[in-house]
Amino acid sequence: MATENLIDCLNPQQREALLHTEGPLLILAGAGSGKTRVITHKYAYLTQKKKLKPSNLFTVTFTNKAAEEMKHRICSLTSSELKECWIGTFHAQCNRILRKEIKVLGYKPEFVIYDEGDQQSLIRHILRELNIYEALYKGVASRISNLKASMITPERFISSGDGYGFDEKLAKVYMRYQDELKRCNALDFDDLIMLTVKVFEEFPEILERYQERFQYILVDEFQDTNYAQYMLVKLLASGHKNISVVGDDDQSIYRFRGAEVRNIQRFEKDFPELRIVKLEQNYRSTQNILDVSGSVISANPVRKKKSLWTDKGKGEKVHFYWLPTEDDEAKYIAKLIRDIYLKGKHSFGDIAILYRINLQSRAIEEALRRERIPYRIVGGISFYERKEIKDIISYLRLVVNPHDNVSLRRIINTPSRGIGAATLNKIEQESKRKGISLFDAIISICNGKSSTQSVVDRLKGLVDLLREFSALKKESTPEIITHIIEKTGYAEGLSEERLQNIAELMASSEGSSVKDFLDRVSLVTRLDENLPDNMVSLMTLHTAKGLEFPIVFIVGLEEGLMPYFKAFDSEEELCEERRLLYVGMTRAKEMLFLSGARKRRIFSKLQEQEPSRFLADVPRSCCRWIEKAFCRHEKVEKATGNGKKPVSIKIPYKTGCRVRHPKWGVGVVRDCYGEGDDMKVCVNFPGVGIKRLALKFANLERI
DNA sequence: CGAATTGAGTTTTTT
DNA sequence: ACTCAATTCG
Repeated sequence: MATENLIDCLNPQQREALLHTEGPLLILAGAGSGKTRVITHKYAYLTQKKKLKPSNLFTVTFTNKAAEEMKHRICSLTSSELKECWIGTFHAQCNRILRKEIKVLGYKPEFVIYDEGDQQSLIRHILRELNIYEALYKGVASRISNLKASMITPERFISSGDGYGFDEKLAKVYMRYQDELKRCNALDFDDLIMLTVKVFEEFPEILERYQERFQYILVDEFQDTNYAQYMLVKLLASGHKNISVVGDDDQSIYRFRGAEVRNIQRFEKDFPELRIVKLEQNYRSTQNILDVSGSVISANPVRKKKSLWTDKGKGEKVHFYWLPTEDDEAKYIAKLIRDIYLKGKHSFGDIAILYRINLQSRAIEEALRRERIPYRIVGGISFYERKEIKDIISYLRLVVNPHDNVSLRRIINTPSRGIGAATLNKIEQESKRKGISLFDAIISICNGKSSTQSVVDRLKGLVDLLREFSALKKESTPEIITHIIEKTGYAEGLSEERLQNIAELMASSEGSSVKDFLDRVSLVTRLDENLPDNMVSLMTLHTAKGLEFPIVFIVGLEEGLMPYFKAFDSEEELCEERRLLYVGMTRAKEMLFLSGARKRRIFSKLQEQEPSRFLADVPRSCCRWIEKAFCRHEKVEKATGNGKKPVSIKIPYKTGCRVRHPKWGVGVVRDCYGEGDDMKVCVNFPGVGIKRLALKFANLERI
């Protein structure tokens, strides 16, 4: 695209954001205000007009998917290939840097990346060793993760002990953990960021090189950066100060994993010459949706004021349904979706159902299935978290690095090869005594005299196996996997589904070396799923970030779920829950349906629920407020703020009931939808076919 | 050492 | 309600 066009198709604020190319810039981009457009156009502008090479631009996004999409859009804007570009998540970018630079910290450049599961199992192991209550491992893991996200190294943490002993213990675990990672030549997710910053801080000459290379820094979703990530971009930008960050404090929903909205204030303070541009025109939603979401979010006390507007007009009212039980809620949604579909203006792919926690999807799935509505869960359990996948990956890691203790522990007896707890214990002891890796400890035991022949044989078998795999390093990855599975007998007794997963893993490993494959696998935690085609999308509110749908349902708007009860005693977290709802609401382009249930099963208990407190802030004038009473056949619409008269909605013809039509005779009702005078019935008349009739004129007779 | 039974904890969100 | 893990039994 020619440069003029890059600029012309932007509104004045977007244009300002694009043209400000010297010095720091903060773009406060409200939901749906076209921020991706600004970033991609700016990228194109910088490369075309300012003659920067893609390798001079450092761009970070929140997810891999966002990175891919951004690359794609830039390519089509500039109609050229993007080679040597630096567009990716913080983790992917840091990985790339560390592969080149980590030697200075004493790691080898072939380090592996441990995911959360690996991290937890290592911490668990350390707790057991240090005789600390093992069940704490999750909490400890998340504390350590937070420390790393705040750039607090073990050494620094020790010096700030609370004097009660607990922190001292934590510090001990932290130290051990970090030590053990290094021995295994492994980094966890947080290390990727923390260690990159460490390299930059301790080796200014390296930092300088990168500062020179990256002449412009672009950061997306800035409100969700943690302190370490902030430090990273700050360091990179501190020379030329050419940095644009895009964010929306109202959409900050990752505090629980260390994101700090404060980074926006930090940014203002650290770069005093900062220019701020607000993008307030919304290109996504109707005015009603903006009014409702806007009034919900404005109840948050601390936020940058924004007033989003649109020229799309009022649109449909936002609906709220209050139903007796979660099953009723699910059924009602399924029914509504059917109605919408039958009206013919929308396909299933236009619809998303959002919820707070994964477990809520169950009831909805059931109802959708019953109504034969195709759906797909987006972002459920990660592909790479499945047991069989993690096992294979552990084998692959050992191919690259046999001293990877976490991976070795994982597969030492999988599939079972007669190495049980007793033997493992012995190996651990040996490794500790000699200060060597588990792998070397096994070899040492084999050479020693202290064990029975049968134990030694089994251990030798494992060592030979691993050595054999290691020798295959140069083969193609699928071949190596095949070999592993054959030689270990891993596939024996595995369910069809699991085998299928392994086959999928092999297919996706086609064409990359083991190292590259492991890299990709650990950073792209889920196969970049495209949104399902012509299916209703089900996902959590978090997952919905960055997406948009013509029609959005948000379910379970009840106290305890939304806001989630764990947030009850923290003002900050309640604000975050509110933002989460806001993010969900602003995904909707045309229609937004909210709902809740009076009774819900949670952890096998039937609970009385109250409507979410957030609903109190919804202006009734934008809404249709419907409470379905206990009696099944009676729905009462409460008076709305602007004095609408209560309307009772009846469904006179249930699906499956028989009716007589003056012309077509007897038929079976397939569906019944719409309300008031617009009520439509869908009837199948044998020998005539399916007819859609306006109830008002059809003269149907119930029989 | 492995299988089976019991028991506990679990369910917020993710790179 | 359900899954995962530890413990116990064979």
